[in-house]
Amino acid sequence: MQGLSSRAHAFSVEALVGKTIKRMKEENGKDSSSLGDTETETSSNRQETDKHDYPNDQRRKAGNTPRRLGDCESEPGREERRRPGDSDSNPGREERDVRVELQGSDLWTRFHEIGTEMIITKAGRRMFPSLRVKVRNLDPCQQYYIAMDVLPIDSKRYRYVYHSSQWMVAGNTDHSCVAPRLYMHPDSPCVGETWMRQVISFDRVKLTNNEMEDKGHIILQSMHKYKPRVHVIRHDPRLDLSKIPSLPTEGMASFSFPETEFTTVTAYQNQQITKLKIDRNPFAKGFRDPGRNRGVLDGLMESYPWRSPLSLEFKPFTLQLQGSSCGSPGNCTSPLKSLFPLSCPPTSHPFTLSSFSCPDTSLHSFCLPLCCKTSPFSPISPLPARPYPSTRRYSPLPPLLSALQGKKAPGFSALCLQGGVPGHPPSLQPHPYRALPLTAPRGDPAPHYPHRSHPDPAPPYCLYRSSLSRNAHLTAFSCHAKLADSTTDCLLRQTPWNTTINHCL
Amino acid sequence: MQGLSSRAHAFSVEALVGKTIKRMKEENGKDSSSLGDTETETSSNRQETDKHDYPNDQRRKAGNTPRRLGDCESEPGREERRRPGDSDSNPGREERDVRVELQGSDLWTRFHEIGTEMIITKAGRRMFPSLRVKVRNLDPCQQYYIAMDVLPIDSKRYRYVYHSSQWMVAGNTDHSCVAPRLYMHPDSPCVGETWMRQVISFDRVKLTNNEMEDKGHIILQSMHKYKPRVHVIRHDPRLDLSKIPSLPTEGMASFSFPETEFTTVTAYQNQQITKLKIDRNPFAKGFRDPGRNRGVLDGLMESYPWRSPLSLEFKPFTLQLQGSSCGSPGNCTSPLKSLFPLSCPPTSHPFTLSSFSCPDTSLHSFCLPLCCKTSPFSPISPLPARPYPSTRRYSPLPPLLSALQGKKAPGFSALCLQGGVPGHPPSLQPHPYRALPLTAPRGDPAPHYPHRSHPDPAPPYCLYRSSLSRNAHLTAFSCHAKLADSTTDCLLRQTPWNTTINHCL
DNA sequence: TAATTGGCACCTAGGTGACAACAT
DNA sequence: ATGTTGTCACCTAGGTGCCAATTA
Repeated sequence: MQGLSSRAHAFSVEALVGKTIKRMKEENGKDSSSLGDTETETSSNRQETDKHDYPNDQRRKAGNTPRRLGDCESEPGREERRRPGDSDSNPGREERDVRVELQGSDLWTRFHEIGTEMIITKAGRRMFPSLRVKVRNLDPCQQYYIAMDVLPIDSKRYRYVYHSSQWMVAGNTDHSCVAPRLYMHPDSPCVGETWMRQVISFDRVKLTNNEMEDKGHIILQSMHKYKPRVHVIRHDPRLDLSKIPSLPTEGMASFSFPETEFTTVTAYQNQQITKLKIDRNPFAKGFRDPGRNRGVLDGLMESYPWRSPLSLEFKPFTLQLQGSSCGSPGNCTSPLKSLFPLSCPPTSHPFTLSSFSCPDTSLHSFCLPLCCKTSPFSPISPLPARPYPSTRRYSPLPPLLSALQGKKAPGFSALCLQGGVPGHPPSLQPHPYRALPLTAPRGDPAPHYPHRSHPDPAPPYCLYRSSLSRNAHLTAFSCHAKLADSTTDCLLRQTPWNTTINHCL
Repeated sequence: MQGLSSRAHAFSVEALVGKTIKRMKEENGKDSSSLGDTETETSSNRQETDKHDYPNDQRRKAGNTPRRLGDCESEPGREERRRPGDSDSNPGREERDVRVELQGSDLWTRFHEIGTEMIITKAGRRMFPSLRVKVRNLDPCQQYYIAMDVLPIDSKRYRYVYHSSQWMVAGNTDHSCVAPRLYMHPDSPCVGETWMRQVISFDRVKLTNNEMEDKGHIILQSMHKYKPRVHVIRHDPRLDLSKIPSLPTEGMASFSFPETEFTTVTAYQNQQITKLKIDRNPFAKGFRDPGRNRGVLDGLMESYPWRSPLSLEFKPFTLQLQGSSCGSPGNCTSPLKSLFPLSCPPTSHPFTLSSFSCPDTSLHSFCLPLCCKTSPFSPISPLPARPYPSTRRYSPLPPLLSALQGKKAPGFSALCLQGGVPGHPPSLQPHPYRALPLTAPRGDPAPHYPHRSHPDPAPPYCLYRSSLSRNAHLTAFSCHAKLADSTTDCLLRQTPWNTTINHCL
């Protein structure tokens, strides 16, 4: 019955054909950098067995039964059903030779030290970091499923206390009746050799708080603590992959890692977590400090002898900007950085040309922006005069503003608000209808309260530095006004190459 | 040895758990609309057999051997090795019950009538249409691989004759030594029931002409005729999916479809093919006629009582635009459409306000664009005066222009070029350094030679209608100048809400 | 001359945190 | 007062045909 081993068979087929097909699964995010890391040394001193631990009468088809985990280098063991509560990397007797090693442990640890939070949403949210492991000591030619699930740490509900930056127990969980779900790695089933050759990434798994979710996402409760768990399951060829039960019963080994514990949230609680996520998750790159990306454009701008394109009389802008307005101290020699702080005093005639002042005199040979300003036109729906509203509540918008609400005015580098609520001091939110460049408050901020020496009775204004738009191919900065209304003049400065526009609504 | 059937076992596991996991494979492009189309009626009158057609001594493990294709409703047949040349949907005796039906046959036929071409590239190019099939009469609980490959129609090399719009034999193929590759469907292996329940799409397969390609793409020779082929292969659990040979040998049925024949090209030859591809492939949407998408924004614009924001003296733009400039005839009442043709005469003073004329008088109450124009500044690197160059060759660019070449100036709705090569008539490419909005030449073109009644000695100009940018959230049109140089004034009109900017380089 | 290549704008598709609105 | 949700700008990732440049 034994004759040629199945492994020898596999090799004979390979030899016969002399060519293998690499399965195309770019979507699995396999770490191709580990391809050279072949670990097939356990293929010697294997021993086979007809014993198996499948339940009831299925043994009759055992001629091709998958061998037990650990068969390679251990005596056959009795059936053992592993259950929640398994200790980290400590499988039972039968599976003790299988090793699962967490990848990216450093990053996990950095999060763990702060207190890892994972967002859960109705539609499902990926984990970051994602669970990535390497598996060792599998039978190279045995087929395995590899899967993960997420176990609750306890039955407590938690609450984040901002004051102490800590998670506190806030009561017991109101048990949900949703059975825990198993997320099968999309490569499953696959032979041990292939599993061991690569980093196994569960980056596609999604967490949700929607108990009715029907796309296989892992269902969790918010404000609870959990720990993900990896399962290595021998492949029973009689079971379709799509029919694997949510909790396998036998022939499996499970592993978890203390540093992967996390608390579920619907919005981040600890800002250090937010910061670390933004810093490390490529998809959150748009929220990173824009200052760090200016070097490229700086270089481009400085590499060319810019001249003034205008034969115009400039009315120097007399606002004196604070030192901080030039970006990081000592970098004021960068023309680009100096260009950011740009404001424009209101005037009564249709067009006003303004420039800006900056201690860097080289600026004048660089680029003289042209500002066109129109006089405010009669508002379509005058804004009510009222005190500056809370940061959470806003009044309904006039019709035009409603139509424009949330729309994007792309392609501009800086937004200068003139106007606002009378009597309200300049601030990050000078206007009841938010008109913030969305990226402004993040890192390397523009001057929030620039020093004003201008004698004009100018209304409050606010100027923000915008972020570099990385997909603008270095031709333009982008700045986004979530809303501008008919009583507010918006001066938008477009692209680093001396273009300005007048934007009035 | 037989006892409970494997199918019964599968169901018992399902019953035990009462819950199945839907395998998450969004990337396979499964047609979920066919989920309700369950076809398991062949699960009755099954008969089992121990016979199998695996070669040599592997029979010793046959207790769980996959059953032969067609076992369900036919007598066991002898081993039969199917080979290239199988006729369409006409499998041999053993597999005659398996049916494979082409999906999207209508689209394939439309291409076939013209003469389907498939682009092949070094990096690999997807097919469009992609091969999509439904499979019938599989054993619901038997595991199968489903794969495809591409067979040459003949040993001829072809050449497209534009004159007659036909493909002609251009000689015999210089045989390449690359073994044909099999593309395994990423769901493989999977039980028959699951395969039959869905449309099986090979949309991820890629065609390449790179014989050294190592990512499993199908390698073909350009200017040859091919026909794709689908294989249904019984799963041998002892073989890893990743080790399936490039040409399976036994236990398989193959199918192909005459309308899926195609000719490989590196660039489309027949423009009707290009047009049909653009029209049907969602990824080519950017090349479709921009006119058809204007309706939404039209509605938004018309829903609001726009007024002139400017208390300025307007100098009406005296260019009379041709009828075609208003988009499709009879639609001139749409303010938005009328806004597209916008040009601006050059002037010698720094600022000029211009509007545009249009037979639609309602326009005046809608939006009066403001155009600011600066006088040209002294060019940093003067362009050589020379005749209009060929459409294929361009001179090296001055440093600044080189730095800007190919960069994008986002967020603008229309591009008006003023300037150009003296003596060169207006055309689609009025300037030696291309300054075309990329989308302009495609369908519903702007007037290339608008009727000019303006008396000014204006240099040649060119105006293009830009396409609606669908990801601009209806706030702006985008127009892209591949290059503008210091001797060319570009007038850019931004967003439908009466904003214009002056862009000079 | 004809075929191929590489870069690009423009899409599809979908993963981020921010934020206001909503729900409890 | 606090937790949740929906929308958005901004990303990543990658599939299109176009086009000029290159190659054969």
